[in-house]
Amino acid sequence: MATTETEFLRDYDPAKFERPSVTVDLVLMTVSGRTLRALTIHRDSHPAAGKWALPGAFVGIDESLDAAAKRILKDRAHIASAYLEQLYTFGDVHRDPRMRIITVVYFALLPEARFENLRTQSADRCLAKIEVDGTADRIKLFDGDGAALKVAFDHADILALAVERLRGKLDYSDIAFALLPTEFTLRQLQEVHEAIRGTQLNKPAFRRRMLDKKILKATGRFESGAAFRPAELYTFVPEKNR
Amino acid sequence: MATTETEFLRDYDPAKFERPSVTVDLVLMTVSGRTLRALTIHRDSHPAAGKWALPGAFVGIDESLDAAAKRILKDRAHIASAYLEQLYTFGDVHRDPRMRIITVVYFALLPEARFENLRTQSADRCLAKIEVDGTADRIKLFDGDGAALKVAFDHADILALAVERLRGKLDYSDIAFALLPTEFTLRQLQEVHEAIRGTQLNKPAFRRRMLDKKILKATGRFESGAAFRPAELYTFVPEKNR
DNA sequence: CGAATAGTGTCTGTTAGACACTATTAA
DNA sequence: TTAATAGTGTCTAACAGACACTATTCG
Repeated sequence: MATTETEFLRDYDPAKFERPSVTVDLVLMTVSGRTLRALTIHRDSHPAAGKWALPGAFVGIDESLDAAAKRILKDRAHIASAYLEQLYTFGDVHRDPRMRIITVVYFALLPEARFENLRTQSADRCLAKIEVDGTADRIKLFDGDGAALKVAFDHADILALAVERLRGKLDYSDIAFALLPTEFTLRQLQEVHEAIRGTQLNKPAFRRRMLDKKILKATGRFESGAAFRPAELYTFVPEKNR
Repeated sequence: MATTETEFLRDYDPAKFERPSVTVDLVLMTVSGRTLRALTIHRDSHPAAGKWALPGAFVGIDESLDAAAKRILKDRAHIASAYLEQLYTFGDVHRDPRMRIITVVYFALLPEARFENLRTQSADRCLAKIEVDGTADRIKLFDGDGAALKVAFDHADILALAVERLRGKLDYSDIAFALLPTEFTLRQLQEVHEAIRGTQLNKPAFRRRMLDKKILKATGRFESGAAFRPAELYTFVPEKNR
């Protein structure tokens, strides 16, 4: 194998070479009604001042990537637990203008109600509405008033990939249930699917498909406060309990 | 936001904190007949001496992750180009006993014939046969003589995840064609699918499904050297040419 | 001609979309 | 009663597995 001396040294003793910094960034997503939302934080200082960024932090030397993601969830979003999954690692050389930063991105899913604890009202953080441009390789963010938000760094690419991943996993995984409370109606489940896919679904076909999977258990209880006929509440049955 | 002083400093000036090393590792896969194979390299020195590991290298400070993957492909496997895709990032604290190393894993797919250039005969590298234990969360490696190979570090987990990813993408992506030469028979295509899935497929149903997708073009040419009736050769038509 | 594989036609069961229908609740 | 949504029954088209069949090539 022909390796140059530089390569040999780098492989032999990497401590002699400058190391990139490593961060974990979090795409914290939820569904409200038929819209997909993600937590973004306003940047007050340069670089990318005035733009909105995903929460993140540097990875500790004695901290696994999963642990770093949990820490960010807790410290930056004040959320004790959520469905967490690694999404992708972004490592372009100039993705951050300050220095070389490689970021391992996780996404976290949780039901809308779990955001109560979070001060989304405070001006510097926002559960931004995600709008997908057609074929899903481009997204736009909007705040509660419908104003477009500028996205910092490569975080728009990250959000687009997160939506793509959700779409891909929707049919064969349990991610939809991570976005719903313990008890939910079939209409709520359908709304989650529609929010992620960005299209409408046929009601009878959707109900049949979900019920045929045998992953739902009817509780016998019904939603309350509905203007009209209340729907039955279901719970999700994880595979291990089937 | 309540952050400790340590956290504040780490976020403010990460240069003051020790950084993990970052490597890129490569799962270089191919299919021969109905078996899935991956390139592994014998470790002569500690740690994990005598075990087999995936090719990898540290990421340069001015090198993107994709570029690092291409460099490893070229320098470590002497292969000019291949289908490359990021798989996952492994970052457990003690995954390497020497020091904290986070590794971004890519997989590379190429047809068996493209391995001609590579000296697989040399004793320190091996196109190991991958055998999947039942539900695909555990794998075993074997050399050409059928002897079991011990796998270094967490590389068995990495290989298992690579197989899982291939299985997940088989039906909706074009990965199978990255494992075949430009012209191939429908039987060869079916063998690739069977190698990845680990199950047999029904021939007429498979042919119909493939031809109905309109992603194959019949060349009018036929394989040669076959013992019996030669099959027609097809080429893959990428989406942009349809 | 015989062996072996290439390639086809057809039956059947499953599933998804479409759509019309009944059921139940609050006002 | 009315408005609005919950939930069901049924028709149809698409598709996959199974299996038997014909076709073609080499020796």
